[in-house]
Amino acid sequence: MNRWDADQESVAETPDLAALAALLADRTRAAICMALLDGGAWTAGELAEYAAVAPSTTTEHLNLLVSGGLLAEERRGRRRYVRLAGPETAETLENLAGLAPYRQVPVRSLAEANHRRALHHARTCYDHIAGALGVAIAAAMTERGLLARDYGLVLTGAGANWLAALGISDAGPSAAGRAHVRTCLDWTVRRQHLSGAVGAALYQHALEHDWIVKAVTTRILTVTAAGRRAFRAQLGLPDEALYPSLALAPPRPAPDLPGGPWSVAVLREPGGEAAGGDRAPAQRRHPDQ
Amino acid sequence: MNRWDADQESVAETPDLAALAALLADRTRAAICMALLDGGAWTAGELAEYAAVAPSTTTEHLNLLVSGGLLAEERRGRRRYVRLAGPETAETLENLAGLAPYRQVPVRSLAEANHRRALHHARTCYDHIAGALGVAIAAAMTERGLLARDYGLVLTGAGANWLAALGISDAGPSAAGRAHVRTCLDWTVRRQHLSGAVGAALYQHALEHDWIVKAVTTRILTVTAAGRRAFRAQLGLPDEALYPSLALAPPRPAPDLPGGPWSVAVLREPGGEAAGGDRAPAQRRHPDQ
DNA sequence: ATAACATTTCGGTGAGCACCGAATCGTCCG
DNA sequence: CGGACGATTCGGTGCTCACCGAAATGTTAT
Repeated sequence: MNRWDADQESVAETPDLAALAALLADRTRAAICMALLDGGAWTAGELAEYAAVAPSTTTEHLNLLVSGGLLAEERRGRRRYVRLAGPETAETLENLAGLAPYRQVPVRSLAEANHRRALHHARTCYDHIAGALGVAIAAAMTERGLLARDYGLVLTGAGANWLAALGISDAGPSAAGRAHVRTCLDWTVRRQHLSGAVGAALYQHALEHDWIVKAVTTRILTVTAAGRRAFRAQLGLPDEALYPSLALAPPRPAPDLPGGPWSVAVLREPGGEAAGGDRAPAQRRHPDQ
Repeated sequence: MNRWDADQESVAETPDLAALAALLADRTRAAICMALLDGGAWTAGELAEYAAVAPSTTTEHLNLLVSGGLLAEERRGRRRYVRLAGPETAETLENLAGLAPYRQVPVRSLAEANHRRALHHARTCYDHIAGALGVAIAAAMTERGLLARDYGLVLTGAGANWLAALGISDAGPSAAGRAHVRTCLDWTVRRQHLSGAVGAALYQHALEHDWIVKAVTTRILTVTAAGRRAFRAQLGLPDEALYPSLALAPPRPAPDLPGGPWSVAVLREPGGEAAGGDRAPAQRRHPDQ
């Protein structure tokens, strides 16, 4: 009856956390994954340019990420499209980014500063809304009793009605009548925003009704005039959440994270920022992680 | 009005995902973190022995992990105690482990095989129940309408009532804003088990009512006779979930993970398992991750 | 067919880092 | 006080791996 047998292959399987983490431990690969958080499929060439590394280098990274299961690929003609493997992957990545320490990156141009500000204001996180707008939505819904903090963030009856009134009914089959609310720790504001099925449905609704518009090449969301009216009327969002220019949101070191203040902690001292600069790499176009 | 000013420190902050991942990308550090998932505080020496590396090496690893914010430390006399920084950290670690590929580890003794089987059956995961028992609990609660399945799991009204009937009411408000129902992807069974505040409360309840007993030195949980009665009566758990010997649970490569089958994918071919063996390291006592 | 293009393969190089042992520092105990 | 003990610092070593460029492969366009 005892299943342990000297003759048997005496091996067991254990999750190789280090191997998975190693995939993300490289700055270039991490940047690729963060880029793919927009939920879209990118070609190898686009990612090479984005990360500012040679195409051959990108190939190697993509091979690792795909065979490691973080990315899914689709070959079409001479192109290689990659995207995140699935929602779980995206969620774990955002959570991880929420736990990560901050890194200082230089801002080289006004355009880049604007880009960054827009990202902080409103962006997609795979299939839902993140950034100051996303956080404000979650906060407003909680304040108005549409979400209850009682047993975690759950949709209340009022919340279900509110969704139905908006025409969002498909967000909650779930025989038990409870809805699918999940939260993401936002990496810009370090506060919760809405994800899960409700988050995704809300995002779709907002897109379809032109409350927001998604930029083609980036994750940036822009709130339209109609969107401002809708968000004010429906949720009473303040102007700070509706205009990018008002949401300066200086990313504080770490306000109230239970994990302990992140001790601005540069993990390793630059050592010599000037040293090793003999082979100056092409400047990264988008120095966000 | 425009806040961008050439005179200004033109830097921005961005989460350094790669730096965080790098902390976990080393096998020894990953092993340390997995060990700390038992929720307790370990001394540096204990971890050194566990991971089978020199004390000096352990010191370096702990320095990195602490300054990276994953671990919290407490110095007492000549001892250095470390533990995970918080529940978020533990949760993210377990989620990550659930996404990770499998790695084959040799099993060298009958004792180790038994240890491993017990871990697969029931163990703590920081502050809640994991392993086959944890998965069975989540499954049974879902089947009985106490949890609704969707983007993860959510507590239903019936579920809230059921908890209240058990006398678990304090799982409530959550000052920390921690989602009350959260799921972990179990790394032994690759299926969801219950975490979050509800998972923690359930674990406490089970401990206090002697449904389960925690081993002193390991994460292993043992179900008592009273526990078997209770789990059968309350949730109709099958014997497979209640007796370790019945839960052989051969860890399948990856049954139904949306992320795509993990392609048993040894990320890097061993290359030469015999090669490089000139400096045979001390055998690890606990070869799990 | 030929040309332009997207990606891949391959060899080589340099930097980063996990590891150890020996010496040191500080704390606890007899 | 002196010895045992836990942890740390430091120098040195070897392996791993991210990177590039040049050449090759395969696909689409002219």
